[in-house]
Amino acid sequence: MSARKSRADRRVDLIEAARRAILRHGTQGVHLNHVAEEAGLTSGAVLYHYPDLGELLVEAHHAGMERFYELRVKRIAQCGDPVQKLVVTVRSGLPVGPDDPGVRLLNELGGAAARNRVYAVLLTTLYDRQVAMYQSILDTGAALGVFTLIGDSLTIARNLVALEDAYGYRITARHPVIGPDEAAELILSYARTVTGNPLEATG
Amino acid sequence: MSARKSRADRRVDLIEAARRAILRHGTQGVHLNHVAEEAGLTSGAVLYHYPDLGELLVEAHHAGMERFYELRVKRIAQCGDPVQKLVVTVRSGLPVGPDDPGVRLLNELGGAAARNRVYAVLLTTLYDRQVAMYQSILDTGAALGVFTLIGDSLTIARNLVALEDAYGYRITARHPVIGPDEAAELILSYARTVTGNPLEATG
DNA sequence: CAAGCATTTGAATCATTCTTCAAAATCGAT
DNA sequence: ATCGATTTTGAAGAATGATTCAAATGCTTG
Repeated sequence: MSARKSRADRRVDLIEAARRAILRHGTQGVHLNHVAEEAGLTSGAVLYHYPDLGELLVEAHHAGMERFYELRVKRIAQCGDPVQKLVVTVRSGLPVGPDDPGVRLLNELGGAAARNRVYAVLLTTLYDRQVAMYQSILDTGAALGVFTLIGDSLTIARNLVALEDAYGYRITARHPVIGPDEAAELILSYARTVTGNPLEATG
Repeated sequence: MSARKSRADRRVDLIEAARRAILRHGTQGVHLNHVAEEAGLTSGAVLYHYPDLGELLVEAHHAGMERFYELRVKRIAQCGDPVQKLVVTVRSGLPVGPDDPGVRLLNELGGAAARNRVYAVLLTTLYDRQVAMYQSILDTGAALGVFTLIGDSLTIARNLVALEDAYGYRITARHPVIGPDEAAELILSYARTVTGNPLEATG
């Protein structure tokens, strides 16, 4: 069967397996066997590492969020000017398609957060970090004179992240006309208005 | 125990009970007994009216959506000028608090829509209808000269609904600083910018 | 008010999932 | 190579939920 692994390795495997199982069955609908199956193990083995399935699911969501956020940070870091940063950041917050695993995992939590305090905190924290991310780009651009902000950067940043979130849901729900490109354009239309910058691709 | 009821009455009861059960346990997590308990019946009785729990859940979500939408339409109808209409509409799209049942029910579907075609269609349709609602208000205001739209009304309407959706999630997840008032102000800040109207409360 | 129909119960059955645990397998260290 | 500890299996038992259905209940109509 499956090879033996060290404690740490196996836990990483299981978090990954749980992530896939959640995408298949939903956070509420996942069962121990789903996770075991995804990991290529038996339910007993999963329980050996995570006696409480709930904790594993939380870790899976947590890991998924961190991955999502870190990916965005990395992509921004590769950009030079604030204009490019802003455009790239908008894109990196949207799913690449209806099946994008990163965004789909986040969307799973929308409902659960209203019932589960832990999930609520995770989601809220992610939102706030993304807002700070945008705010930093906006403030830098304003300081350099490339952006002329209409309103304060906090308000704009909050709205930008909100738009991303919402269009993420629309895209994963397969809206017939709003795909990644259209969503990006909708968000950028807002960004253009409030930054006074045409936000053309540079380079 | 519970009095006997006619077929039609009981189905309404069950849809209502299912709605409550969904709020308690999530769309994935609801079980037949949860619904039966909410309805004050046994699982057998529920099954008599709805042999397939899945169908009952769909009807519950559908009914909840219609109620939510119709309430908004009614509130708009009571407003006179487009400015008041816009302000009232923004408010009516947001939860009144973290426990607002209408919005919480909608939020439940976010994750499920990625896996379930029926839920995806329901959500997408609701989104489009809300967009049309806003678009009508914006176009009327523009025609009357009270709004000077920056960009086309479809783009603005899509973004307004998107913002509502996203802040609905934040509020139900109990964001520590973004409550109904703050969310309304964030959305209105966008609306002010793109309509060129201060959107002060009239009357 | 009795007959007939629709509704509901309650209990039995079946299926699924969770949990436990002894035995087996695997690995690392000596 | 062998020992000892860790990991995994597989099977058994407990718990929960879905499903079925005969019997009971309560309307409604004639």
